[in-house]
Amino acid sequence: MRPTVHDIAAEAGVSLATVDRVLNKRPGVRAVTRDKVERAIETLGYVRDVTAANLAKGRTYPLVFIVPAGDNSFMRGLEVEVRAAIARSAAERTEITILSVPAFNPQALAEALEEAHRRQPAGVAVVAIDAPEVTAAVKRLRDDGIAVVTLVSDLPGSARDHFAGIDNIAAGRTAGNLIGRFLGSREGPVAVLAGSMLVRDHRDRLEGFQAVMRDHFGARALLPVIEGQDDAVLAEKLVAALLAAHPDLAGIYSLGAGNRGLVAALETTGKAGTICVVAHELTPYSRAALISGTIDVILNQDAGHEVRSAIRVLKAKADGLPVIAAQERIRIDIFLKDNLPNGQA
Amino acid sequence: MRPTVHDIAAEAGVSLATVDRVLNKRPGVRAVTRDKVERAIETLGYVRDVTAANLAKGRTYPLVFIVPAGDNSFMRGLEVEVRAAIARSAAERTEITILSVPAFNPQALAEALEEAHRRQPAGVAVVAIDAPEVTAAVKRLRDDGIAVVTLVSDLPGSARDHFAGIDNIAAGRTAGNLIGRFLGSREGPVAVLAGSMLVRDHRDRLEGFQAVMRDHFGARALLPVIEGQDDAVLAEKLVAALLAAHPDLAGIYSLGAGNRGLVAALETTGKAGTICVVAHELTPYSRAALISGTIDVILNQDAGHEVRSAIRVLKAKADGLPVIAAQERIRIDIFLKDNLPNGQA
DNA sequence: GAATTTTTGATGTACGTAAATCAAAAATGT
DNA sequence: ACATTTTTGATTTACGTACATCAAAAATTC
Repeated sequence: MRPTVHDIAAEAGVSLATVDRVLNKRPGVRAVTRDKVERAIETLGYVRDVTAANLAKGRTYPLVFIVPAGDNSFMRGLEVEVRAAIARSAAERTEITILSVPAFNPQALAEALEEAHRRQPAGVAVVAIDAPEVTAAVKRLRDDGIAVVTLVSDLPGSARDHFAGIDNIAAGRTAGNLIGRFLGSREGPVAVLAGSMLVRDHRDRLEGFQAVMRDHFGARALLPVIEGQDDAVLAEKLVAALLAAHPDLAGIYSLGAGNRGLVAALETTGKAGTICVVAHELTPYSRAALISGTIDVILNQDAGHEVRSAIRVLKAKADGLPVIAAQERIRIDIFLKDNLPNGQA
Repeated sequence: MRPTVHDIAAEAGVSLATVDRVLNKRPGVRAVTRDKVERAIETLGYVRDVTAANLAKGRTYPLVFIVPAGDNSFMRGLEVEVRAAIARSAAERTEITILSVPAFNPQALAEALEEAHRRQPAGVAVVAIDAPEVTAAVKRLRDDGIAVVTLVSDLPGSARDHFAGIDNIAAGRTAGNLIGRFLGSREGPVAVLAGSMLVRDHRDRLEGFQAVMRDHFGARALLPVIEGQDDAVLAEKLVAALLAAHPDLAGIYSLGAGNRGLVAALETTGKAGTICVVAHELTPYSRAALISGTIDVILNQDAGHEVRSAIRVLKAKADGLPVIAAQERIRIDIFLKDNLPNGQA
C-alpha cells in the first residue's frame, strides 16, 4: 500500500498539520522539523495523490482557445479537438472557452486576445499571426500573469510561454527531401503553393523547403511561390494558371491549406498522378486525393495532440510548474497511401 | 459549477441513496424512480467525477508486462517506458510487475505467462511469439477472467483482447513504396534483413513489403530473406556476405532489430550511402546512421505510446468497459534525416 | 385490510489531501 | 525568570463519490 500523509506524520514523529505545512510550503516550520519530514517522505517514498489533492483543492483552470474561422478543414478539425477537450473538462478540471476570429487578420486577432484578457483566464492558447499588435497583446496577457501558448503557428520573439506545434522548418525540409528523391532524375521545375506569408508556419515551411532544394537538389528549378490564402477557389485558379504556364512541371509542394483547390485543378486538367505532389494536413479531401494518387505524400500535424499538449502546458504554467519539453514535442506525421490510418480525419 | 450527486438528488426529488443505487446499478429501485433519476442526470448533464470515485473505491489494477530480454535496443526502450509507467502508477492506480524472458523462445514465454497467471493480476501485456503453447497460455489467462493485450507483436487467432502495436503489413508496404520510389530507375536487386519468422510482426512486414514490390515495382529483383535473429554479430556477418555476393545491390529493407550489425557491415565495406536502406525502430544507433546517411528512412513505433495504450486498454477490459479503437491506434512514424526529433531515443 | 415484500430515505464512514482554527509547547529575547 | 514570539499539535470541515446500515414509507400479495 502506498504511504499517505498519516504515514509520514507517524514516521517523522510529527503531527499531520506539520506534514501539511511542509508539503504545501506553508510557513511556521523549523528547519530541523522540515528535515525530519522530508526524510520521512524520502524513506517511505511518498508521492502526493494528485487526484485527491485536486479534489480537496477544488481547483479549476479557466482557459481560452482562439481559433481562426472559415472553411479551412484543418482549423475546423482543430476546433473539433478543442470541443472534445471541453467534453473532458470535468475530468481535467478545465473550463474552456473558444473564441473564433477571421483568418489572416492581425487586428481582429489582437482584439480577440484583449477579449480573452478581460475574462481573466488561467491561460490562453492562440493560433498566432506574426504581427506587432499580436505580440503586444500577448505581452499584456503575460504581464498580467496569464499563461500563453501559441498553437499550430508560432510567434517567436514574443512573450509566449510555449509553442504547441510542429517544427515547420523541419516539415519543409522533409517535403523537399521527399520531392527531390521521388523525382530523381526526372526533368522539370517544382512549384510551391502557400496560404499566406503572414503566418509563421507557412514562412518556416517555405524556408526549410527552399534550403533543402538549394543544398541537395540544386539542379532543379524552383518557381516563385504562389499565395492561395488557404482559399479553395483562389487556389484552383492559381494552380490552373500555373499548369498552363509550365507544361513540364514535375512537382508541387502545397504547404498551406488550399488542397481542395489544388486537387480540383490537377484533376480537371488531367495532370493528376503525373506530377509529384506533397501536401500538408490530413483532411477528408486530402485523404481521398492521397488514395487516388493525385497527392503522393501528406505531412500532417495531429490537432488532437496539439490541443492536449497546449492544455497540459497551460495548466503547468498556471501552477508555475516546469514543462518537460521532450514530452510536449509534436511530431510530423508522414502519410503515404500505404500507412494511412483507416479511421476518421 | 458542474453538478454533483447532490444536485441530481435535488433535481429528481429523491434521496442521495437512491441516486447512488441508480448510478452504481444497485438493486432495489423502481423503474419509475430510476427514470426520474436518469432524466435528472440528463438535464443537468451530470458526469461522474472519476477521480473522486476511484478515490472512494480505492481500486487498483495489478498488471504484468512480459518483455523479451537481450540487448535489442527497441526492447530495452520499451522496458524503460514500462518503468516510466511504474513511476506514474500512483496517479494511475496501477501496480505493474515486469517479467523478462529470453527472446524468440516460445516455451519460456509460455512459462512466463503461467508465472503471470499465478500472480492473479487484472491484466497482462505481452510481446507475443506466434506459437501454439503461447496461444494456449493466453487462453488460460482469459478463461480465468484476466485481460490480455499483445504488445508490439501480435498473436492473431488467440483469445487476446487487443493488440497494442502498429499495422505491420502497412509498415512493410510503406517501406516497399519508399524504397521503390527512392530507387526510381536505378538498376539492381533489393534485399530483406529480418530478425526471425517466428514473430508475427516480422512476418507481416515482409508480407506487406513483398506485396508492394510485386504489384508496383515488379521489375525489381527481390533476394531471399536473411534472418539475423536480431543479433548484431550475426547480422553483420550475413550482410557482409550479401554485399560480397551482390555488388550491384540497390536497396535493403531491414525489418527487424539487427541494425547495429547492418550499419557496421555497410560502413566497413565502404558501401554506406550508396545503397538505399529502410530500417525499423529509432534507437541511438539507427539515429546516428540516419544522420550520417547510411540509413535513408527509419520506420518507428513509439514504445511509449504502445505501453500507455496497453495500460489504458487493460484497465478498461478489467472493468468490462469498451475500448475506443480509433483512439488506441498506434501510428507508424516515418523519419528522414530532416524530421528527426532532436531529443532522446 | 392486514401481512408481507419492495422501495426509498436518512445517516454515517471512508478514500487522501487541503485548509483553517485554537490551544499547547517550545524557543527566543531581555 | 519573565514576557514574547515562533513552532507544533489536535481537531474539524470539505472535496465528490462509494458503500453499508437501519428505519420508514410505499407498493404488493392474499
